[in-house]
Formats: sequence, structure tokens, C-alpha cells
Amino acid sequence: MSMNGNIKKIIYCLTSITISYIIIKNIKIRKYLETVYKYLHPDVTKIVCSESEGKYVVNLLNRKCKKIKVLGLDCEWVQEKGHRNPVALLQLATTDGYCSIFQLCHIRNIPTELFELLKNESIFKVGVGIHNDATNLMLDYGLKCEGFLDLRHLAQQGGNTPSGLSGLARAHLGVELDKNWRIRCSNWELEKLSPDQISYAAQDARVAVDIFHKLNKQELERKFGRFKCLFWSDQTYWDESKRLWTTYINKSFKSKSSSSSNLKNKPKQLNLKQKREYHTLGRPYYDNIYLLAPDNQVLSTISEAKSEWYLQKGLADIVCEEPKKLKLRFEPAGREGIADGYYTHAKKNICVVCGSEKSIRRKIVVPQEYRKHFPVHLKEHNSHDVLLLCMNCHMRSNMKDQCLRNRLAEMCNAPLKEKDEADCQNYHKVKKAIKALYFHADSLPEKRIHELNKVICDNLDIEDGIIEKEMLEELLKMKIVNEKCSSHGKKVVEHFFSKEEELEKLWRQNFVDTMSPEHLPELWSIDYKRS
DNA sequence: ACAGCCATCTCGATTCGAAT
DNA sequence: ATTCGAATCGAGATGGCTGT
Repeated sequence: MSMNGNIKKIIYCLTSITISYIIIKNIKIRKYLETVYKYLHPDVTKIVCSESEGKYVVNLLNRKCKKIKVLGLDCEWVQEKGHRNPVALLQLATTDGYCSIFQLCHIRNIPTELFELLKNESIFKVGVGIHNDATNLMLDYGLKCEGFLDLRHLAQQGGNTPSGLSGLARAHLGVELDKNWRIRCSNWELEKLSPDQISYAAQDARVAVDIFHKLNKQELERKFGRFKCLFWSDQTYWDESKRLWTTYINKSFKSKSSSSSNLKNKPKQLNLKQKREYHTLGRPYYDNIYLLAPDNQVLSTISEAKSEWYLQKGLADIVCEEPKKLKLRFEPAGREGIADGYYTHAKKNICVVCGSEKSIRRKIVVPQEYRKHFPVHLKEHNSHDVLLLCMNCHMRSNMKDQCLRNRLAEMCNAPLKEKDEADCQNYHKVKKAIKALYFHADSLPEKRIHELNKVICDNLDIEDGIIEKEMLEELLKMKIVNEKCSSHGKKVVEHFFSKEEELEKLWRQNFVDTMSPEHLPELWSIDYKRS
């Protein structure tokens, strides 16, 4: 009995310790302890204006980053008459509120330690628009910054609107940043900075670190659960944080690239795409109305619209309702054309591959890019090669077609568009250059005009020099054919000159081989010939 | 105040599917 | 074959936001 009682006591004890630990870690007491801690360890700002100071400070920063490898980074520079002076200040802040301000414009020799610190990719440098800062540091001092992380990525990941630093500070820290532009745009190159300048500069870097931790914690808790995170060591906390953001490291922020917060636009774009990509026939493609000659021979099947036309003109009568049959009142011309009978059979409005009745679209078996180069007699009456497919089969079939395209490209020495992208780009470049020169020459700088002229001359085999306006007008009217881009189909058809039917058969065979259609219309065949 | 970046709008040209 | 319309593309203009 007493043993059981002791065990119970121990369990109670442990539970209460655990609960109090959670409370202390989470509830107001913790905040209170934090403020006490901050009071005992006030934020320190260190101005660095010499190499030796720099070495010392960088070592300190490295020590402070041993466990939590993150630094808030910000830069200040002077802007005059639209010109940007080299970066004057580099601020680096650590998690505990320590901030160092490097007066880069006054340090004769930037310590190698600073180069190494910035280059060290395992230490995150966080900020807003930090890609820009990194570029400037590189341009001005050859300071390569690796491992930078734009806080807007974090904000966006958590479904928040990614605004500027002050917006993020307001939203996530409840802090209003000093936006006084007199300080923002003050002379950062002064040897002796004013207290306001110092606190302003340090504030940006510190706030960046704080925002990082806030958002990072939010995301970790969302991912792993609040409870689990409570018992993590600093090491685990950092390992998980690192894993979380590693994809955004060294990436500049573009709000469109991964817009999870911009929900307003997303559905709209999807709808447009859906409409485009998944467009299917709105009504049955074949109406299957029989057209009879006066002697009752079936001439063909026709559409509702066409039968309506015959009836309205008084050229035919309905002789049967189910199935609907129309008999002509006159002797039609060219009856011999129906000998093969393909057009006289009713066709089902189903996918010829899988038999599905839903989401039907038309498949043109011999692609237009080839057919359009066929001789006239082969271009007519192509409905034999228009088949119905459901959405899925249509997409699958289009993909399979690519193999034959590739084969033809090789066989006929007719490179495909994609492979000649450079030529396509050239073509567009020339067109753009002509337009730009004709319409906007007045507002273009001299140098650009020369560039554009050269583009045109080089690509159209015109003698180098300035092209007159009249000439541009001519060029504008002239339809410059994008030979290389449109040549594949043409070349292939030329290769099959006078044997175009073989190419036609090749595509039909390809369709049958790749799709194994089980519901082809009666009399449809690979060898079909128009009479 | 001024510059850079980016999203968005607009316009014409082009492409492609659908209808005739 | 031809026409029509919707979607797409590229480039320039614009405006908002963010930075100093």
C-alpha cells in the first residue's frame, strides 16, 4: 500500500514540475523574466572604425553565433542627386541584442575576419531587401555575403503579407519603427555619428533578428506542434530552423514566385488556365442526321445546322424521325464520292480510345503544322482525320505525338522550334528593334539607337549604318517571316514531296500504335484515301 | 526627395480552337 | 478554307512600396 502511495506521490510531483515548467516557459512569467534579463543585459551597440576593433568585434560575433547562427544585417549609405555613394555603414546584430556598426567608409583595411564572417554560409544574415545590401557590399568593397535570407520569405511562408521592415516590425513585434526621414537620409559618412543615427542604424539590424526569431518560432510550432518545440535544445532548435529556410537562402524575394498570401489573384489565374487548357466541346460533335438522295441512297451524315438549312430552303423533307433522315428533292452532284462509305455511317460522340462520353475534344490526327503545307487536294475533306478524344486521352496523345515529331525532325533534317530558340529570339529582337526605332526613336538615348540599328542590320543583311525612317516604315509593313521557327513542318512535307499520303499514314499509324483506340468509327482506316 | 524593384495594366501581335 | 474570338505573349508605362 505504502509503496503504491509513494509512487503516486512521485508521479504527482513529476507532473506538477512538468506543468509548472510549461507555464514558466510560456506564460507571462516568462515575459517578465525576459524583461528582467534585458534590463540586466541592456542592448549594446558597438561602433567599429578600425581594423583592430573589427577583428575583436567579429570574434565576439562569431562566439555569439555559436549556437544560434543568425545575424541581423542592414546597410546605410548616402544618396546624392540620384547617385549612390559606397555603403557607409554595415550593421550586424545578434540574437541577444548586441549590435555592431562597421563604419566601412572609414576603416582603412577591412579585417579578413569580416570577409570570412559574411562569406560563412552557415550563419544566416537576415533582413528585408537583403539581396540588395549584399550586392552593394560586393560592388563597393568586394565583401561577398553568403547565407542571406529575406524576411519576407518567412512572412509569406506563414501566410502573412510580406511588407517592409517597419511593416513586419509592426505586425509581428508590435513595435513602431522610427521613420523620420531626416535621420534615414542623413549623412551616414560622418566620422562621429549622432546618438539618433546610431540608435536608428542599430535598430534596423536588431529588429531584423527579432522578426526572424518570431516568424521562425511561429513556423516551427506550426510544423512540429507547440508542445514538441518546448523541449528542444538550442541545437535542435537551430537545426530545424536551418532546414526550414534553407531553400530561401541567397534568394532575392519576389512576391509572385511563391504567392501563398496573394489569394485574390490565384483563383482568377487558375480559372483562365482551366478555361484554356480544359476546353471541351459544348455539344455533341456528330448530329448523325442521314442525308438521302431521291432514290434513298445514303449520301452522308450531316449536322443539325446543315439539315436546318436544307429544310428552310425547301430542298429536302424529313422522311424519318428516329434516326432522323432527310431526303433531297433534287439530284445531287458528285455522287461518286460516296463510294468508300466512310461519311455515310453514324459516328458516336465518344472518346475513340476509351469510350468515355465526358470532356470530349477533337483530335486532329495529322497535325496542322504539316497538313497546311500539303497540296490542295489533300487538304480538303480531312474529317476522316478528326477524331474525338476525352480530355485525358487527348493530352496523352499529344504527348505521344512528340516522339514522332522528334523522329521526323531527325529524318528530314528539320529541327524543331525548341532547339532553335536562339533564332526565334533573334527574330523577335529584330521585330522589336524595328518597332522601337520607328515609334520611339526620339525618346531613346543615342547609344541604344545604335544598338537597335545594329540588331536590324546584322539580322536582315543590311549594310551597317543608320536606317532611315522610310526604310523602317517599309520594314514595318514587310512581313518578316520567322523562317527558322516555322520551318519544321514545311521541311518535313518537302521531304515527303509527292508522297504526302505516306506522311499522312505515318501519323495515323502513330495514333493507332500509341493510343490503341478501341472505338474508332466504322471504316476508319490508316490507308483511307479520299476519292 | 529620389531611385530601384516589382506587380499590374494596356496594347498590339500572334496563336489556337471552334464554328461555319 | 476562312472567319471569329479567346487566350497568350512581350514590351512599355505606371503606380505603389521600400530603400537611403
